[in-house]
Amino acid sequence: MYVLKIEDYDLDILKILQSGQVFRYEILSEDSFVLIYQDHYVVVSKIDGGYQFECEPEEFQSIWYPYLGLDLDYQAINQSIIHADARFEGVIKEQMGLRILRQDPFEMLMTFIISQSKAIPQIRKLVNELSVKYGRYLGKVESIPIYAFPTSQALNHVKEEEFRDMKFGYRAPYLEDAVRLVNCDLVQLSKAQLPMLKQIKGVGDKVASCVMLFGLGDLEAFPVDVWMRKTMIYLYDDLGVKSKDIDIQNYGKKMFGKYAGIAQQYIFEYGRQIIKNL
DNA sequence: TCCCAGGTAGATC
DNA sequence: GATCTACATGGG
Repeated sequence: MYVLKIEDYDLDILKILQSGQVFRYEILSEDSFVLIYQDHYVVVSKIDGGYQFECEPEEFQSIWYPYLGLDLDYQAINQSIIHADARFEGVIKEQMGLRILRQDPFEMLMTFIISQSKAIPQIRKLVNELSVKYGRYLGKVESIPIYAFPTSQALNHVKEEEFRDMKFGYRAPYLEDAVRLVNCDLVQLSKAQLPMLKQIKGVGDKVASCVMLFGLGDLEAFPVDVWMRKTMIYLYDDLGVKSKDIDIQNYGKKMFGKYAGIAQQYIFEYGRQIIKNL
C-alpha cells in the first residue's frame, strides 16, 4: 500500500482517464480506478488529501510514478504555457491535475493507428478486444478481468485477415505492417522519431506525434487532429480555415516550445468544451 | 438514409 | 505541390 499526498503534486486521475490520451483503464467508481501499464495494474482510490495505491512502495516508484509523469514540474510548465498565451490561465485552472501519461510506445502505436476516423468509445472497445484476445491475463478486480495490451511478439503472426475479422476495417493491413516493422527492428520504438514512425503504413504526422507524446514522453510533440485544428484556428487569427495541418503543428510548436505537447492537451480539452457551442 | 468519427495513402490535375 | 477520394464500421 502506498499513499500519495496530493498536496505535493497536481494530479487528477479521473481527468486524465477521460482526456482521450489513454484507452486502457477501468473506472470502478467516482474515486476508484484501475491503471494498467504493460504487465502491471493497480487499484487507485482517492482518499482525503491524496490517492491510495494498492501496491508496494517499490512498485509505485518504479512503475506508477513515471507512468503518471510525477517527475515533471507542472507548476513551472503551466507558467511557461501561460507566459506564451495568457488566455490559458482559465483553462489550466479548470484542468488542474491533468497530466500527460508515459504509456507503452508499442501500445500507443497500435492504439493511434486504430484511432483514425473513430470515436473515442469505439477505440476503447477495439483496443480492449485486442487485449482480451492476444494480451496476457493479469488478474481480476471486482469481477472485471484485467488484460495487458499484447506485446509485439504476441501479434507477430497475426494476419491482416484476423484483424479484419475483429472489425478493424481498413486499418487491418496497417496493424500488420506496424507489428512487422517493430519486430524486425526497422522501427526501433525506444528511440523513434517522427520520420522513422511514418515509414509504417497508416502512420502519418498525427499518429506519429501521438506516439512521440504519449508513448515516448516527447513533450514537444504537437498532434493536430480535427479538434485541434478547429480550436487552433478559433484561437489564433494567424491561422485560417485553409491552413494545412503541418502549419498548425509548426505554429503550436513554435508558440509553446518545449512544452507544446502539454499545451496541446489543454487546447484539446478546451476545444472539446467550446467547439460544440460555436 | 445520411453523415461523421483524435487520418492516411494513392490517384489526379 | 495542392486537392479529392476510398477506406470499414458503428452510432447519432
